Amino acid sequence: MLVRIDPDSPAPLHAQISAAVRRGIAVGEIAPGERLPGARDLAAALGVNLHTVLRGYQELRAEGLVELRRGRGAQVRTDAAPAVAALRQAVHALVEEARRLGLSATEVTEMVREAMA
Amino acid sequence: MLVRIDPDSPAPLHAQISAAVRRGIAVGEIAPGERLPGARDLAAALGVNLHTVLRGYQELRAEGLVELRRGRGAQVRTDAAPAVAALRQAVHALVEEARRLGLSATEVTEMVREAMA
DNA sequence: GCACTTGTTCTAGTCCGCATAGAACAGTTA
DNA sequence: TAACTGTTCTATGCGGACTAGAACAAGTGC
Repeated sequence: MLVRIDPDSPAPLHAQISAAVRRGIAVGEIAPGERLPGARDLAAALGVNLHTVLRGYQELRAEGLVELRRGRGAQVRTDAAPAVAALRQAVHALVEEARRLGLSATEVTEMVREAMA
Repeated sequence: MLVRIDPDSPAPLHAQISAAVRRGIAVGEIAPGERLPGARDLAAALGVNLHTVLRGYQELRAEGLVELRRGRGAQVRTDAAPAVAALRQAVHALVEEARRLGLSATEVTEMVREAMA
């Protein structure tokens, strides 16, 4: 499991951390039931504060993706289903609409690239 | 033209204002060439500061949706086609969801590229 | 030309969320 | 029991959001 953050990003660090784990679950990098790195370890590895990591973990718990328990750490819930399918569906709808407007593939991908920047 | 904002929303007020106008253009509530309410008027109507409204307007100008000119006010660009604005909004929603999932820009654009092929 | 409107720019202040920091606490595991 | 791990608490510094007031400049309409 790999968590990377960008200190220069406008997105809060805790959000980046939860997003990284969320993505890991979504794409299957992190299996249901798997244990996440300890908050203190991850904080040290990322060079951020313990509380920042814990906040990210708590966001994931609020979403029902992980369980947090003292002494045991953070564990991915077994019923945490990947959410990528929904995103893929949204992409499909977007592409259809773009086609209807006669936009080229490069124009659409450029729009996405700009929006992601 | 109707702009509504929610002071309790975590979204910044200027973002809410630009989003409302963006949506108005997308759904055809605001026609191309139409003049937006004056920043001072809208600020008074919404109970926010002039600078907050202007910041929202400037975001729209950065996206190429409106033109701002002293003395003339804010005007929806004639080439700001509602359909394209709608697509832009769809892209925006998609990107936000992708961000929530922690997907990278390349991962998303790759998904779109595949879907367009 | 002149008054008025409207966006632009500048400075300044308050408020709140983000992140950091340290410490003590309470379950869990070996 | 000892080590580990999340939980809770207090405190501090920083930066963005928002407000506020003022002066300025370009356009409009009489």
